[in-house]
Amino acid sequence: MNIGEASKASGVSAKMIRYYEQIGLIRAVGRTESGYRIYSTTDVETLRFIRRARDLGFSVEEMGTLLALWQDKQRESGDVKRVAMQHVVAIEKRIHELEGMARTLRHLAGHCHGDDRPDCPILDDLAAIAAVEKPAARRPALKGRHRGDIAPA
Amino acid sequence: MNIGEASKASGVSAKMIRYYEQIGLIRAVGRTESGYRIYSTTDVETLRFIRRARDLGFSVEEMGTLLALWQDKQRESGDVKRVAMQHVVAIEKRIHELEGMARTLRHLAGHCHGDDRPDCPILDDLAAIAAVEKPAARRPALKGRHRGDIAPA
DNA sequence: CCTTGACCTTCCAATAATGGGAAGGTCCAT
DNA sequence: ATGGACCTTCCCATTATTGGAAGGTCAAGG
Repeated sequence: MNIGEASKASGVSAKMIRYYEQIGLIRAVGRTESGYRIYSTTDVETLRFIRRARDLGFSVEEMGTLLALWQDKQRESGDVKRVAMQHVVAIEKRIHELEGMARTLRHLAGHCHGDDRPDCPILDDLAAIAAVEKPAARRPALKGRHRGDIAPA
Repeated sequence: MNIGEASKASGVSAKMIRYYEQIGLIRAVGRTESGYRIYSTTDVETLRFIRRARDLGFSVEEMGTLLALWQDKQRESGDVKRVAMQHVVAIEKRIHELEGMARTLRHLAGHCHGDDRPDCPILDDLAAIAAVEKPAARRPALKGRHRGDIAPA
């Protein structure tokens, strides 16, 4: 089947399939005489694996590791579990950070009239001459373009 | 004071201060004859405001909105509260997504021996021929380069 | 006065994962 | 043969941030 069909069957866009091939996450598949990529059901299974891992927030790099382990019938399940748990820890760290932000904002908003008066504790807090703290790691905003977020350092 | 001092006083890197100026988040400050940027304490307060907002996960765009509201003494606190709460909702949505991922992974890991045996439910799940679901919005991984994450569409 | 090191300036590149689109070739059904 | 739906490659944009190169400036010490 061609890339469009493989895309539909796997849930990974054709753009991303080409990208994954380009960066070496998946092997370069065969081509027709006219240059069209040809995918086998095995290839589609791999893509589906990627799709699922991506939905669980694994980065491309982690997916590479998982794919290698998946294809290595001799791997030790401990290796897989380790990768998974590292990811869980990263996710949970991220959750805690976000919870802190949400908590603070909800607290501030709770003290804001939220009406036509200009007085606003939220802005007052943002403007507060507070001590500069730990820089903390920053990640992109959720402008919607990506999917899983969270990856190990 | 020059950009290095303003950076230390605000907790925003010199690189980012220049960037924020470039994209118009902050006004272009004055320069010395030799071209060095000069910052006033007011400028530093603005930078600190930005720093704080950034730590609460606001995107540059949202920071622009908040800054405008902050500097508009006539603003209605309701406008500020709205921006803040929209952000909270986005954060909480993200938290739920991450919790779902963590829950699934913890569950799978719980069924994985995690020893030297090759048998692994985690990989089995990833490879499962599951129905392709909702594509869901994807965001970058937390490779550490950024800070707040979460912004409205 | 000159050197040196710490700063400053601008410009360009890379990051992660994805979408958008252009220019051009292909395939298949009318 | 024509058209529309696909395919191909290539380049660009996105977000927030850091890194580095090349070159100018400043202040302190000699």
